[in-house]
Amino acid sequence: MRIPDKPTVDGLETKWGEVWEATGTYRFDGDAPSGRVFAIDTPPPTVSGALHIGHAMSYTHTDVTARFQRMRGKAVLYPMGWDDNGLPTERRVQNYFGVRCDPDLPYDPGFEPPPQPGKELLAISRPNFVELCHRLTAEDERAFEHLWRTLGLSVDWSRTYTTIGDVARRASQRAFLRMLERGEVYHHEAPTLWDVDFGTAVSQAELEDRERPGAYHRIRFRLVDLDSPSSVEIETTRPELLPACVALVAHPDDARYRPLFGHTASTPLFGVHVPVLAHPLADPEKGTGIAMVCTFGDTTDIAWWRELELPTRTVIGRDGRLEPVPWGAPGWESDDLDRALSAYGELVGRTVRQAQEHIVELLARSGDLVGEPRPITHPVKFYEKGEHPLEIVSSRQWFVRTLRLRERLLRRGDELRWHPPFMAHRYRAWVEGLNSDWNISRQRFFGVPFPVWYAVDDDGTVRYDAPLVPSEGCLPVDPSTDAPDGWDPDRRGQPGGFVGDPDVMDTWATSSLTPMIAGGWEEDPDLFARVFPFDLRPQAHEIIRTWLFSSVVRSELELGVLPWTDAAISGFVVDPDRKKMSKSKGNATTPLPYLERHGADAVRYWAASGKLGTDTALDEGQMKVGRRLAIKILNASKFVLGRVGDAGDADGTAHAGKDGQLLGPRVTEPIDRDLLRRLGGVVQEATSALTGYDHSRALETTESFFWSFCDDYLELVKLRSYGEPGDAAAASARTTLSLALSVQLRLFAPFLPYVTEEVWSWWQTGSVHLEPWPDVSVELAPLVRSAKREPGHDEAVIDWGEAPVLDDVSAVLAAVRKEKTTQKRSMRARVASLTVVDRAERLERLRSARSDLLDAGGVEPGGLVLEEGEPSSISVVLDSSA
RNA sequence: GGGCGCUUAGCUCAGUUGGUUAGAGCGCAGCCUUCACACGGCUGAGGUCGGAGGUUCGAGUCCUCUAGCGCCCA
Repeated sequence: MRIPDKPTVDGLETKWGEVWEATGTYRFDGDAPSGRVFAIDTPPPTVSGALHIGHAMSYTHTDVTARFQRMRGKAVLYPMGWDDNGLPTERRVQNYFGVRCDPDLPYDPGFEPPPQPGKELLAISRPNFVELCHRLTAEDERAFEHLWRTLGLSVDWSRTYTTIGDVARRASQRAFLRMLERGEVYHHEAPTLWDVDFGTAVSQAELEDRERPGAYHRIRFRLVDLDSPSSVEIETTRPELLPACVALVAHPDDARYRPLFGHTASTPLFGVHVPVLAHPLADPEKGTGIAMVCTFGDTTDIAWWRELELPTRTVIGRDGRLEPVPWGAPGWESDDLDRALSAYGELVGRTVRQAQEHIVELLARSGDLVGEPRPITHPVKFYEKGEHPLEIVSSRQWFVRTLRLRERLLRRGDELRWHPPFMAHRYRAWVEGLNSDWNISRQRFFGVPFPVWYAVDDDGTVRYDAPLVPSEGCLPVDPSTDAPDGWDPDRRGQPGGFVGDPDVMDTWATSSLTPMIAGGWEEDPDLFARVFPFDLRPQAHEIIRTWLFSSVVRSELELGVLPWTDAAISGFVVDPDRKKMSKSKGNATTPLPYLERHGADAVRYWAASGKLGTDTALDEGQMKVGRRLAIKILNASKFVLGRVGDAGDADGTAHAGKDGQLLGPRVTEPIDRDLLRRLGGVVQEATSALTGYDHSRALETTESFFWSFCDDYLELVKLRSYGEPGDAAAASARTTLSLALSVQLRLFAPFLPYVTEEVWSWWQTGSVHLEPWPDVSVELAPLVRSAKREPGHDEAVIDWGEAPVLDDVSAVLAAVRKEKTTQKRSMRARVASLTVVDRAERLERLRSARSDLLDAGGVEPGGLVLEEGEPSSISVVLDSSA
């Protein structure tokens, strides 16, 4: 046994981090049978973002579970993934190196980014751009790993994956090809939500509504085939879309407009003839009750366009500017072509915003604008990462058929065990509200390419209807550099040749496969069979609609099961003023300074005190408490081991063995037995709390016991534990002390991995994190239950059953302390007399711990008087002689 | 507008299925230089449980209404 003179929590992170890595403490046992595996589908953090304190909290929650399950004998599959794929990385690379991707440029093998980013973004080829993405994410991943290791996550770092790595690309492309084969994905040219800044389509899951100021513009349309009325007025917030108008619609029951249905109006300025139609989505309360349908202003336009089979007149380009259109050509006929050309000529090339201002002027001048624009505030759809409202453009995209899965997905949601349960509502509401299939195409560069090519006809027409696909054995492929099987690479882009699909997949199309990627899907079938479905998906509630949802979709399509049995949904970390942490508010914060100031165990203590699904305030005070607890564990352990070891007994490490055999002498003293009985209760409570993902309760229960163990029990048995070898009462104390220490260290181990490992190393071999979780029936109950006469003991061991000896003794001890405090005397002050009046059974319990009580209280020999009587009282008389 | 959650001591939070005088930690106050620990210990003060009504022998806990805060979605 080697105990430092001055134990410290400082430096434990480095010391034990190295040992754990060197000895493979957290290595997954790849041979474990299915029933012994506990597999965790760790959220891969976006490496291009910063890890913030919220990550530290939720990853700590997961780690507590991982450590608990490992101690319960599970082979824990706990990999880390890095989400390096996608837009955030592209954006970071752009800013960091001052470059942008131009896919038309050729690869420059000798390219090096400028040392300082220039004012203008430097255009580079796609392969060069992708290289920079890899270079930067590799750096970020090293920093992240260091942070996670410092926090003490018990990850098996040999199983780290990335969402852009070979395995992930192969899995994404393989799953895509299989969906294609099964008809679960399709692609078509369709109106698509489009972010003009990022130049990419986005999916429903990435939308958010933001309140924006706008204005209703009342515009008069002439009716061309009616004299009375001869015109109709609509209201729109997007007058710049007037040239894209394809119809007017009103509600079928709206008496005001019923006479107009089937007639034709002419758009002001452009003179385009559009039908007046009826559709129930038209809201009679909104504006004038009749709306213009444009291709496309919002998602309602899409619905009208589709259901009323309207033509398409697209005016907004992918850059968010009004693009040239062929006035006079089919579909663009006007009853006043010169005027249309002139009006549109003033708009073309302008941004949406500029075009709006200008068209309002034109309409005002022509007299078609009725009254003044009426300002309103209304919700506008944005890409969650975007800065400008989404436009809707027509483009070719791949979609996963999710709408038709709705009922199955709802059932899967019901099967999943949610922690906390109410989080299931988020999922259900999302699935019920689905209104479009999942668009997985992104017009970006750093992502998993679609593994498809298209033949090009001799006339140059791309044959989108017949994609060319690789065999699974060739994956991953990059259709922008690889050629389809049996095709001459030189025919790329040629008539009679082929072209690669230019797009990459949505990040979620890859990260929705994390359990498959981490589980060895189709790469290691034997492993996969044993680890899938996973046990746990931990994640934040804000990505239920994206990550959790899409993962359920993919697992359902590929395997017909849930990808995991349990989902643990963590809350946010809020700042001390209860505001949500976010970069934009400037109060987001990296965990590193906290780890440096308070230590990993302290940060983990704070994190573990936050419950799943509940927002937790960032609280350095709690971290200080955690640090104090860790230090207390060091000191109390030092004391306990000093008592246990110094006696030189053979029972120095006495505790109940893992096989249920008691090592060392019997626990004979009632107060010792009561301590173990109570500890057994703590073990049971902590175990059931952890099993139910209630880590904060497990920690609180353990901690609270530990403090009373230190304050009362240690004080009570201090002197007794010094007894000579052969002294049964002393041996009883020492056995209890070492067993209680062993159990408590193991209970704390998932929360405070460093300090518990440090103490464990003083007197045990191996890692505490691989020790069995405390087991009441094996380790404690045999000591607490009714005892028989033991060989070597002359007297039968007293069975005190459930008697709360410790409570009674502690209460008397507290009264003694209170008297000393009241008298402003030292705790060492002697007590001349201590008189307890109480019921007989209580006095009996006190009597059983009489000498401990006298020792701990500093009561003079013969000073303790126990009197039977009512009401109960405790009176303390201090020795006046200092 | 819809859904969900929260509201208990100055602060952060526990309060299981309704059951005696509502708990903890931090902070605060006072005391103790104790031989595991001053990065400590002991003791104490502090709450009409957001509001109103109801069910009940009994409500922080269940029901209804209501206010405020937060998150998610439209």
